[in-house]
Amino acid sequence: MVQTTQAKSATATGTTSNRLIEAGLDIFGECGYTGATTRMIADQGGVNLAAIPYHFGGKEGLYGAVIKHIITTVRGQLDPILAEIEKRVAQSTPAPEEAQELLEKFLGRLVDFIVGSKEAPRFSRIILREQMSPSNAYDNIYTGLMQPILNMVAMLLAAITGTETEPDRETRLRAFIFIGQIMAFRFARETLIRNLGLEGYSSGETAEIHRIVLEQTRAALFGLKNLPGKK
Amino acid sequence: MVQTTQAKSATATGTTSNRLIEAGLDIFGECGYTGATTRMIADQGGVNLAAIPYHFGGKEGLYGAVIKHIITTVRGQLDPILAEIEKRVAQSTPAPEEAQELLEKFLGRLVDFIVGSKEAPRFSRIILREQMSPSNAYDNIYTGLMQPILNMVAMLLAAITGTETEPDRETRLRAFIFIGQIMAFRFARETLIRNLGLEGYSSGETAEIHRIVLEQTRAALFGLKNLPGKK
DNA sequence: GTCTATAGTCGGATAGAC
DNA sequence: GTCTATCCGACTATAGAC
Repeated sequence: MVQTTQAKSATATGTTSNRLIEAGLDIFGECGYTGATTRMIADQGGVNLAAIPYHFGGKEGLYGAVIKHIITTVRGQLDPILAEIEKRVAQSTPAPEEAQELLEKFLGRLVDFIVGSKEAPRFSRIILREQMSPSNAYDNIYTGLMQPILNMVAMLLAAITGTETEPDRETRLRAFIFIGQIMAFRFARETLIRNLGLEGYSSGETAEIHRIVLEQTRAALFGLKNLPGKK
Repeated sequence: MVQTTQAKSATATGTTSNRLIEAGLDIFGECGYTGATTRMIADQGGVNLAAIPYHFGGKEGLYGAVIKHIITTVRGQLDPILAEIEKRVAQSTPAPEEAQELLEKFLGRLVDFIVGSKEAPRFSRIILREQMSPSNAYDNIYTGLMQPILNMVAMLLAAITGTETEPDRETRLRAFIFIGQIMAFRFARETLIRNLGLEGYSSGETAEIHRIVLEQTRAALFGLKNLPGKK
């Protein structure tokens, strides 16, 4: 047993670079940037330790590549619906009813991806760490993911309440709340599954969460329009 | 300059133990458990490195003490209102209107603490890290903080919708959403302040967030009661 | 109880054979 | 491009003077 390279781990396939990125996704997410060691990552990916400096210039370069991979993948999921809505809005400002339909469709997709997709757990751990202590990589996450999502929701909210075309500050805050309540299912997953006695999010649970989030969204929009006076 | 001990940092006062806990709060939160070094913590607290093994048995013991400090402090803030509501409910099941008042009061306090208090940023970074990769300390956080809060909100929601005394699974999910949208202001603070172009949460912003969260809550409850049919 | 000095361990990066 | 062996620095913890 002179050979220290492990049998390639189950998920490790493809080029050395790809294997390192996949492994980095897991290990950086689980342990954080400093907690992760290059040895762990190399082992998990079934590649040699020296491949990290060779391919990415070092641990930091690998981390940057992992972030880029996250952004590219998520955008691949979201771009179709973002483009669809943008195209619709470019034609003419949608009436409140139609804007609400678009919003519900968008939020529904977001729930399915954030709660139900198999990549989301791995991605979100890293994103959340960046929220708490932003590194240089945070800029890319914000402009590549957060900003487009928030702006889309704010724009639709403005169309629904019908007062503005450019969302004002209060509308942006409300957009943040709508997105935040969905992200909570990721960032506080541990708390929720304990509280409900689950093992994790099965497809049944994803569907249930999807339904309840949309119900709650619809209820909030209904209340915002019909509640008597603002206090 | 043989003396390596720094002048005590601004916030470092009191006993050596307390100084270490305060410093640990900052450094563990900023860097994570592995990212934090005992040297950083000792420097920040203005105490000698060897004081950590001496007082807490080591880095891990200090971390446990920091978690305990968080739980104790937060409970000190929440216990009065929790006790008040529990006392009221013990008398008789409150009518939906009164239950809603109690819920709004509770959520308002939660917003003020989570968004507006000066301790919350330091506490929440550590709690969020525990959400993502729970250590042994997570049990204490869940049973000491999360569970009482979620159960209280779920119980009040059940009283508001009036169907059950014991909250069912759907009610618990809704409770999670209400709490999650508040916690989002902490865990995604970086995203929000960039999106709004803020520097941080001033007292003016806290008041605005307080108002909008309660409006949104009221709207959602109103919609849940008055929306025609569930889809 | 608090300090200095140091032991022992481990992580990231590199050199150089293949 | 990939491997082994190794260097160097940084970390936690301890020993022992005061």
